[in-house]
Amino acid sequence: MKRFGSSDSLGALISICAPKDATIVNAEEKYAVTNQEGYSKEFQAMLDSLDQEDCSEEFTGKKRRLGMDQVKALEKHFEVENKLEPERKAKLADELGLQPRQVAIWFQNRRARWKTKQMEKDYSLLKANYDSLKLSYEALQQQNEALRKQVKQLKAKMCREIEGSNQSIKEESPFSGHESNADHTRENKAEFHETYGNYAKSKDGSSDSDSINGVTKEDHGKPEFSLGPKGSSSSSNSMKNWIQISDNFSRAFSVKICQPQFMRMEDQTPFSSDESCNFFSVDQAPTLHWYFPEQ
DNA sequence: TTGTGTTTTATTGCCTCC
DNA sequence: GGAGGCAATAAAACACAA
Repeated sequence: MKRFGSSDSLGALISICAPKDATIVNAEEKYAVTNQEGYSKEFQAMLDSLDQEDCSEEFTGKKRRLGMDQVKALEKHFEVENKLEPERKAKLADELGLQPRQVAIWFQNRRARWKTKQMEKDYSLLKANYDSLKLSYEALQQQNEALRKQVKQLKAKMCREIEGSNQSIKEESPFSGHESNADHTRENKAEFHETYGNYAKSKDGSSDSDSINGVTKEDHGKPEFSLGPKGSSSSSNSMKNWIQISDNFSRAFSVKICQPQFMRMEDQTPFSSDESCNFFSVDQAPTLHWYFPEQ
């Protein structure tokens, strides 16, 4: 257990024991006044009696506040170094007429106050940062909302365009009407393979007759996407274009399109509603719950 | 003058370091 | 094991409104 030392200085005793004066705020000022004008009879008597007593006796009087000059000096030293090595403590105590223990306690309490202040500062700083981040977050959220609306509009537009394109392919397809007899179809298929198979071969350098411009066997399962007659240039051009469009689209967005003409934008687009939402969405505002336990 | 809230000084108990 | 630091707290001093 830590206890007071027994070497009270006279200055400390004077400041402790000086009589209370309503017009003088602290003991230091009292000490200064009495030094200038001489001690009152009562106070002088008390000093005399203290002199007569054994001054090494441990002081157990009431608390007293330090004088203004003492506090100023302590503050000055605290600014230089907020910790106190023994020599400095003794020197300071001697200079200020305090017990080394009092100096140590003052530094200890001062450190505690400094820490509290520091925490308040840090808190304000963090709060300012938090507020600023929150504002940015809200602005981004608004931007996100606007972009999502824009994406939705673009998706609808693309859907309409693709549906229109599909419609024109259907109308132009020779197999969509009465001409779909088996022989004719076989013949046309052979012609198509001859034409587009060679095209694919010349393009890729491979002999995969099922691969046409990147569209694989599994890609042409539907009759609507089946093969047009040789010579029906408008039909085959449309199909080529469509294949090209689909291929470009799938490459651009890394989406495998198995049934291009029936692809639902909602399911296949890289901006599927879920993905696009998740990309931009943030489930909740950033919180500093660890810093703001009350929130 | 008094009640009350705040600040300052001091104590206590625990912990770490040498 | 002693010295010193820190957190929590007590208690005195102080400020101030009613």
